[in-house]
Amino acid sequence: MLKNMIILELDYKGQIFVLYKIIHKRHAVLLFFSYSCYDTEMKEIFLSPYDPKSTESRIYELWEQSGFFNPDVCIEKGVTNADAEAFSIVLPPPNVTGTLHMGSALMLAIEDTLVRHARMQGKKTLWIPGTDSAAIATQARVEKDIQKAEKKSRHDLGREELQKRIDIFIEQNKSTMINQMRAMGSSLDWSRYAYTMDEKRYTAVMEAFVKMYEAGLIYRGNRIVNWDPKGQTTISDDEIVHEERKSFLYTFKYSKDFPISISTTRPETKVGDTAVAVHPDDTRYQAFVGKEYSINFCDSEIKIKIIADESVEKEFGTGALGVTPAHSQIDWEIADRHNLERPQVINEYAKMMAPGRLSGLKTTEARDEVVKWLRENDLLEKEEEVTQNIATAERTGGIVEPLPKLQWWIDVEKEFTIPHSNIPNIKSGDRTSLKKIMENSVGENGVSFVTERFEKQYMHWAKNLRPWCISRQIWFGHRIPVWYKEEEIYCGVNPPTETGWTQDSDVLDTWFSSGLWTFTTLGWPEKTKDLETYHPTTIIESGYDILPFWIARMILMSGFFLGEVPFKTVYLHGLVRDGQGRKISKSLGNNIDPVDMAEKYGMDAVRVSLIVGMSPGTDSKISEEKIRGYKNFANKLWNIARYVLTSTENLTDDTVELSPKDMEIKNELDAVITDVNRHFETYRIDMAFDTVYQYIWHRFADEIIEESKVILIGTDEALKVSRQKVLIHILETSLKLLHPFMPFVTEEIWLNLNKKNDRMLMVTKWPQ
RNA sequence: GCGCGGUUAGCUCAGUUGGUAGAGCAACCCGUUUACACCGGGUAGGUCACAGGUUCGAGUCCUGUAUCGCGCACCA
Repeated sequence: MLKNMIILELDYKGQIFVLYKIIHKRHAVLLFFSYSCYDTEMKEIFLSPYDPKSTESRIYELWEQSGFFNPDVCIEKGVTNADAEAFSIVLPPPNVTGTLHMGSALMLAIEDTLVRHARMQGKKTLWIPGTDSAAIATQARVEKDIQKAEKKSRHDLGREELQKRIDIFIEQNKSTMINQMRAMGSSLDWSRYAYTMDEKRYTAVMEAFVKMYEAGLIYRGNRIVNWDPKGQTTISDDEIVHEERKSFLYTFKYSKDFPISISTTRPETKVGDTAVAVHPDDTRYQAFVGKEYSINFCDSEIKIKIIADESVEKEFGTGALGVTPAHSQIDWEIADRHNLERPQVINEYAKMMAPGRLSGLKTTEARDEVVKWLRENDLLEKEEEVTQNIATAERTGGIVEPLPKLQWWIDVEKEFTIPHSNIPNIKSGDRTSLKKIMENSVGENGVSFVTERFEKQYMHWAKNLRPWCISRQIWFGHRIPVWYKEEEIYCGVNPPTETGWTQDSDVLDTWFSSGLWTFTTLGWPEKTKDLETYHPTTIIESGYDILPFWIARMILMSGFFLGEVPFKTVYLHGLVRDGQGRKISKSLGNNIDPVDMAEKYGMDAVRVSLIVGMSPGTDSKISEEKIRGYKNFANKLWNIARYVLTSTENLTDDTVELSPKDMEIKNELDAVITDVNRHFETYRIDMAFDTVYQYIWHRFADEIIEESKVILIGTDEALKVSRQKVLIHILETSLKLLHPFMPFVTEEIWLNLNKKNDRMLMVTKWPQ
C-alpha cells in the first residue's frame, strides 16, 4: 500500500492525518484518511523521504552539546584513551572578507572526513578552527566600501578610525563564516578557535619577530622591491602575476658619440642608467670596457660606465645591456658587483623624477616622450614589436614598478645555531640557515607530500629562495614591533617606556604570521600541553595554489622556532571547477554556492559531490546534477534503514549462528572494510567513499536486500533469524563507514535505530 | 627558457606491485504488485593521444612526437 505514494503529513488536534497521493500512470487520485503512527513500532520518521533540512542543524547541535569535538572531553567521557595516538589538523583559516565558496567547502569536507575517521579510530583527535584577517585584501575591501559610501580615503579617516571600521567589518563577517563552517558539519573544536589578529596570536607574532631580529635573521635594508603603485605597498615575488602584453623593443644609442647601441622595452627608465654591461668574452666591445661617458640624455645628465659582466647574453639584442640599478632587479645585482650609483628616477606613484621634459610625467607618457626625443636626435635605430611578460600585482592589478626602498627583510641564507632540532640531517646545536631548514625538512623522516609532484615543486622553490621582504605599507595587520628615536632602533614585544620613540608605521606581510599558524594556535610561545601533544600536526590540507606562500613558510617558521616540521604530511587539493571544467568566475556566472546547494539537496550531498572524483592535487568538478545524485543516495540509505528496521522488528533470538551464506556475506563486508581502510591510509578518500557507495547501493541494496525478501517470507526460522542479524550488521557497519563522508544522515539514522543506550555514531568504534 | 602534470566511453574521471578495460552522469529499451520512481532490470558505447622500444604479456615501464594545462624564472 505504501508504495507509489507521496505522503503529506498534517498535524491536526493531536492526531496525524496523512494524505496519500496514489500515483497511477498519469492520473493522480487523492485519498484522505487518518493514520495513527503513535501506536506502531516503526518510527514514523522513516515514512517520509529523508529531509536534510529539518535534520542537519538539529544533529549539529547534538554533536556540539556532546562536547566530542574537543579531544579532552572525549578522554574525560571515556571515548578516547588518554594515551591514544594523536591526530591533529589546523584548519587553513578562511578569509574573513568572504563567504564560504566551493573551494573552502571542499577543504572542510576533506578535513572533516579525515578528522571523523581518526576520531572513530580512537585517536586523540583535534581539529583547530580559525579565521584569517587577510590584511591587504580586507583593508582594500573596507577602503573600497568607505570610498563608495562616504567618498573618503583612508587618509581622510586616519589610522585609528580605519582600524575601527575594519574591526566592525570583521566582526560581522566572522560570524557568517563560522556559521557556514558549522552548516558544513565540520567537527571543529570551537573551544580552541583562533583568529589571526586576536590578542594571543598578536603577541605571538610580536614575540616571533623579536626572536628572529635578535638572531640577526631580520634586518632593515635598502633594496629593490616590487612596488605596487596602485596599492601603494611593497609586495612579495609570489604576489606577482605575469601578464603577456605586446610592446616595442627599441634599439638606440644614448648619444651620437656613444660607441655601443642598446635595446630596451622601457626607454623612460634609461635616464636612470649608470652603466652599459657587456659579456667579458664579447670581442666586439672589449676595447670599450672601463671607459666612462657623460651624456645629456633627454634633459638628464647621466654618467655611463662600460663594464663587463657574466650575466649578459651576447646573442640577445645588441649584446649590450643598459644598466638601470634602481628600477630592475637584475640591474640592482649588477650594480652590487660593480659598485655603481643607483639613482632613482621613478617615484611611488609611477611618475618620473627626472628633470626637464620628463618631469612629473607618468611612466607611459615618459616612454613616448623619450622615443620622440630619440627620433628627433636621430638616435633610434630599430623598433620591433615583441610580446613581453609584464609584472602585475595580484590583488590590485597594478603594474609593478621595481623601486629601491628601505624595508624589513628575512635573510634566508644567514647561518645561526639551532638549539634543538628534530629536522632530518640537522642536529641540535648545528650551524644552519633557514634555507637549509627548508631543504632538509622534506623527505624521509620529515614532511611527506601525498602527491609527489608537489614535493618536486617545493624543492625547486626552496632552492631558489631569495631574501623575503616582510614589511607592507598598509595599516591593517601586525605592526612591526620596532621603534625609532633619531639614530637609535629598539625592537621588543612591548614599546619602550621613555618618551620620544616612534613606532615603525609598516605592518608585516600576512604570510609572516600565517607561517606561525601551526604552533601559535596551540599556545606558543608558552610551552603548553597542546603544543607538546599535537605538534607537529599530523597533516596539513590546503589548495595547491598556496604551496609556496604558506606551506613553505610554515616549514621555515616551525623549523626556526621549534626545530621541527609543522606537519608530517601535506595533502593538497585542486581547484573546484564547474561541470564543464571551467574555472568558477563571476563573468561566467557559473558559481555554485555550497550553502544554497545544501538548502536544496542537503549538506551530505554537497560534501560527497565535492569528494567524489577528486584525486589529491587534481582539479575537480562540481555541478548541480552531481549534487542531486548524492541526495538520492542519502535517500536510498534512508530507505535501506527503513527496510532493515521493519523487517527485523520481530527479531527475538539473536544467539542463532549465521548460516554459511550469511557468513559469506559477512566476510565479503570485511573485505570491503579492508579496502576502505587501505584507501584511507593512502589518503584516497575519494576511492574510500566510492568503495562504500558501490557496496551499499549495488551490493547491499540491489542484491542482498532483494534476496532477503525471499528468505524473510520463507518458513526456515533459523535462516530468517540469521539473515535478520546480518542485515542489522551490514546496516550498522555501513553507517559507520559512511559517517565520515555523510555525517548528518548517518547520525540521524543511527539515532533512530532504537539504540538509545549506545554512543553517538560520531564516537563509535571504526570497523577494523 | 627551466621544471612538472594531463591526454582512457558522448561528458567528468578512476584504474594502487605490468596479467581479460571500470564508475558516475547522459543516451536507448523495459518495468504500476509493497524499503526506495529521490526506484529497479537491461542495452549500446573505448586502436587507453601518436610512433617506437623492453616483456610471454603494456592503459601501466623506457624513448621520442603532438597537444592542453600548471609552476618557476624572465631577454634588458
